[in-house]
Amino acid sequence: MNVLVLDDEKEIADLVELYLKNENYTIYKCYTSEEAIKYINTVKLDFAILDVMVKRKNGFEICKYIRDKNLTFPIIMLTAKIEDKDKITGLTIGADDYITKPFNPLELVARVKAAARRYTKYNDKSEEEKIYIDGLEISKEKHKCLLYDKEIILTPIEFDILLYLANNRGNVVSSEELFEKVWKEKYLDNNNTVMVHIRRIREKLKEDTRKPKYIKTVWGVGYKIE
Amino acid sequence: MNVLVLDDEKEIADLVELYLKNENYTIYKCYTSEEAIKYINTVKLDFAILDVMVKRKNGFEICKYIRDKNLTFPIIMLTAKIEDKDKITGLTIGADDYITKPFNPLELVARVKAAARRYTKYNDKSEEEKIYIDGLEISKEKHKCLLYDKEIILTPIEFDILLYLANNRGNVVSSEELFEKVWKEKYLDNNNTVMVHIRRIREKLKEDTRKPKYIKTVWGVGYKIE
DNA sequence: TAAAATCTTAAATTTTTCTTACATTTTCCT
DNA sequence: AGGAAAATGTAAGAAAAATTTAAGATTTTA
Repeated sequence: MNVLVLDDEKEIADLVELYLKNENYTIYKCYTSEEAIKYINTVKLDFAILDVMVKRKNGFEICKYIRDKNLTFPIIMLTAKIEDKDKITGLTIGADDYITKPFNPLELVARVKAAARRYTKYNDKSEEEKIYIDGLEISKEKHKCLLYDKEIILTPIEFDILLYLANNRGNVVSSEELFEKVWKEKYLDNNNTVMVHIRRIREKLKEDTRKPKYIKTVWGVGYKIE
Repeated sequence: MNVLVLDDEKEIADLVELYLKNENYTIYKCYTSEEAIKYINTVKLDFAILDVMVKRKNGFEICKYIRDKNLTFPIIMLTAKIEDKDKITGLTIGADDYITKPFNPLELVARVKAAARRYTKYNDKSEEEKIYIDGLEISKEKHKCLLYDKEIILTPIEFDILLYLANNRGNVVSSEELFEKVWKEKYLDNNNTVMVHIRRIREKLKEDTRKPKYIKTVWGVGYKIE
């Protein structure tokens, strides 16, 4: 696990490093926020421990910087202040936990572990969810689609369309909605792009043209899977 | 992990318990050798920390008792004595490590972990297990790869990529994920580094360019080994 | 049956991946 | 330390696959 440690008090940073190395973590230790930013942009971090009071950019700013980059790993803030106001601020801008100095290093280790556990638990993809529709099986994780246990090779867009329809089983989805969800763009002129893709999916699913089993067209509205 | 802790000095036993509980271990704490023997016979232990100086049966005897029962989990001995003679005796009759009092609890924790690691590493077959994929055999332990019993020389990065794909057999792995797992760095601009390595691995595995047997490309998503 | 909506098809376009050659870095060996 | 060999990275054009476009055919609905 790659852990960023930022504290301009050398002793504190070294202490944290010592204890976390003992847990077999890889530590990226820095005494300035500039170094921290460098690591944030070059290393695939899994955790950050940030001191609130650092020269120039403080810990809160670094925390915000991390979150603004859409990085979601846990962050623990360290501070000498005991004021509750800071605590609230720290947490609201995206930190996961907050420890006041002086702290028991073991407590820090325990909190790091706890936060890491929560995070991996939440992000664990091991429980892959599959969607079953009659003879059709869609596995988002494996990006796979089986028709009566035989793999159907779908292109990325085809897969996304089928997945969206399957996720909204029973509901009619308009071409416009499909387009905006799959392409993540605004649906402007009504081209028949979606329709062509639907056509290909049906073909690959060996649908009866006249009476499709999976993707049904709802006239004047859109498509749906029952 | 179930840890037996035996010390007739209540404070020491409690201290050890406290620190080890923090590591998420289950502690079977006892102040007498009789209790210890009871646990040895009823609980599936993974580790023991024994004080040498205990009334009636001492730690050495308990250690011998454990080994005589053909139990192989690690044992750490604690003692107030500083004599080397004891150290030797303790180790020869089957203890794995030896700590003199007073000790730093963190050092104890570190030694427990180290001993546990050595033990599981030695006993855990899964770590040195090989991965077999059709005619391909990957040995993580030996960092070797055999194709129909003929060694294929892979560079470190090539090996890591192949291993990661093999470990995630059946799942599609994106170039980005591969890069971050193998290089342990952030994937920034989409260079084709991963692709070139995949190309070289395929070449060494004598893959049919048009229809690879092992590493398949999933268009728009990534690579996978079935 | 006529208009509207959807389907089908094939060709044009775009995107993604592959290949190759070469540049750079690291490692190994005197 | 210095040079050779191996490993790794980069870049550009080729190839393959996916996607879009467009135009005519078909189906549905009123």
